[in-house]
Amino acid sequence: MPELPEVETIRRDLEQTLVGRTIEAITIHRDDILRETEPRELREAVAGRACRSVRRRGKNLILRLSGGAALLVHLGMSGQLYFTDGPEEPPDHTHVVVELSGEGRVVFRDVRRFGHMELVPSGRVADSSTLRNVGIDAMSDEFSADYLAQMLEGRSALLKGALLDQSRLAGLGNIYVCEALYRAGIHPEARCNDLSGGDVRRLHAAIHAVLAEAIAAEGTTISDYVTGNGVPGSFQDRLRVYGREGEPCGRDGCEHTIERIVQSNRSTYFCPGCQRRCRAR
DNA sequence: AGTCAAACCTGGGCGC
DNA sequence: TGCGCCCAGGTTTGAC
Repeated sequence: MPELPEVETIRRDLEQTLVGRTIEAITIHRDDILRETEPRELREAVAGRACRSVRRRGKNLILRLSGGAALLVHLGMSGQLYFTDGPEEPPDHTHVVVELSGEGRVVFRDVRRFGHMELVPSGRVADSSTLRNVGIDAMSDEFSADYLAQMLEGRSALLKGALLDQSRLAGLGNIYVCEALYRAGIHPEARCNDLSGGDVRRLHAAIHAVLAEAIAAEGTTISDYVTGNGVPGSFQDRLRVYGREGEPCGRDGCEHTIERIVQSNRSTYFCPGCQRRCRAR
């Protein structure tokens, strides 16, 4: 599920509900979602600590706590992390509950269990297991058109695969890669070294635009994703190709229909009229 | 070194 | 109703 816009939405919500609050206790229902962290170690490290900040890098959340610890969270495909102050019991597949002093709690729930949490000393966030292979964030100033050009230069790999490689560019997943390629008019079977300088600049602008719009819409809810307040996002209503196989391309003057192909075992959606292969191959 | 398919885990939806 | 198959937003592993 959650790509950069979804994780950023959760970050913003939790920044409002969690920063400055004190953690009373943490309940771990399933400890195999902890990465390089012992349950007891986690319980002892967070109890009585305040949450100082909620940051994000790529699809990862970084919760800094008083006392020099940081809690890293990755939501995998189906993970949820949300604040609630209702009386309800935690739903099925809830793996961790962070109880706040006063009232309220933060629930970590993940049906498919591809997500994980890791506790690290705050000085070792960058070289933690969770973050050490995470590259430039796609919404950071470091992600320039020049960076993208350099990232793609001279490579024969599928462009789509390169854009999904979190160690080079962090934050894009299958949905937003499909959407960005559509907006840039680039065929999903293009290879990295097929792109001209102009293609790279259009692609860079398209990536930035689609991520910004999706953040403004609080992310895309297709099945599991909810915001940091436990409600769905709305960008699913604005997707132009993802999940729209067989529907007409919405661009004025285009008579084509959205197609689905499979690349590296993942679905790719595109408009065969609007998206070009860039260079003869 | 670079590239890419398969595996990890679970649930939902579909056809039979 | 039930079974089997296919599908899913991510990341890692290992084979070529």
